[in-house]
Amino acid sequence: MPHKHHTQDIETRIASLLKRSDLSVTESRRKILHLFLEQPGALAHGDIEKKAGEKFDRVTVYRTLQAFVEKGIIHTIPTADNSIRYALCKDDCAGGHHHDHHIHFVCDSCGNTYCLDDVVTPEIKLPKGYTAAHVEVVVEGVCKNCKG
Amino acid sequence: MPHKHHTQDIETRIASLLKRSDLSVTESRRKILHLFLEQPGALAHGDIEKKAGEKFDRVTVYRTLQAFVEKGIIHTIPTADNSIRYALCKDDCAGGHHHDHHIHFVCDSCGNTYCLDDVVTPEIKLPKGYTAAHVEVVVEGVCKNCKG
DNA sequence: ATGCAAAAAGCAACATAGTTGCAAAATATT
DNA sequence: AATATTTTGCAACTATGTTGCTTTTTGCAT
Ligand SMILES: [Mn+2]
Ligand SMILES: [Mn+2]
Ligand SMILES: [Zn+2]
Ligand SMILES: [Zn+2]
Repeated sequence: MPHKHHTQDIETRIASLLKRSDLSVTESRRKILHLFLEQPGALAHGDIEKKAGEKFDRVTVYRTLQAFVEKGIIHTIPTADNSIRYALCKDDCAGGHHHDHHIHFVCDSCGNTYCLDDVVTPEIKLPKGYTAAHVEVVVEGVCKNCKG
Repeated sequence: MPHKHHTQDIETRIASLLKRSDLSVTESRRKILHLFLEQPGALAHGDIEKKAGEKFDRVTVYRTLQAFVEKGIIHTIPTADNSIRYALCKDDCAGGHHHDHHIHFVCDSCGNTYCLDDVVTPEIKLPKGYTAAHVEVVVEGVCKNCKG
């Protein structure tokens, strides 16, 4: 029964990820983490609430996402339409500090948001007197899946 | 009375900016435009509501900002904390189409957001299959006024 | 200046988003 | 299995944003 075995693997992965982050393994955390792992893009709070919210309270979704951000499991993505989106961090974000130096891409066609992990944020030459601590780049256009 | 004369200049400027944008010159529009002109940074909706809102209805502030964005008088700035900020556009934005290709800077110290009009958004080399229509860059750090 | 048509403001009611305190339930630890 | 600790769900609340409609203001022609 290979499918069940695969599912088991994901659940194991989820449990160890939570334990590594000092979070107890609860049903809502497993469910929400599952949502992130089973698809490539980012998720808006609304998406998560729809997919998981029939089972869980709204407040639980808020608190779960908040905990995941604090623990470096997911990071937020600023978008022009001002709806926060969340995506999984790379493993080295664990420990409370984020080091996501990749850019983000929002597709006009399908609406998905992707982390382009291989595209490093460019150096920005600022005017005299300004010091940069962090650079956020969001590119909007048409994604790989929607071109044609 | 030089001060009054200066004020008169600003009011004239405001009125002509509104007329050029096919907007009738109303008290709330003048007031809100004044807020933008009398300070260098960007304003969050909340700021505007606090400063102008004692006099005007909340809904009027929403509709005024919306009209200004549509007419190319102000543009929105996406920020990490997901509170929309607005800043004045350059003159060539009028006509409904925005061409703001500058980056934005959010100061960790004073909290202000600035348009760095002279810093052009960098070229981003995307993976195969992705097409960029627009690039948004927000730099966070310490601003000119707060360094030291 | 006055009157009129069009636009905008104000109001009320509503919808959505996010927060907080607390009791009940689930989880981790012994 | 018993207990201490976390997390959940619920309720109530605040904040943010939207819509329809009436009154007021504005722009314009007389
Ligand atoms: Mn990312
Ligand atoms: Mn700007
Ligand atoms: Zn797409
Ligand atoms: Zn500053």
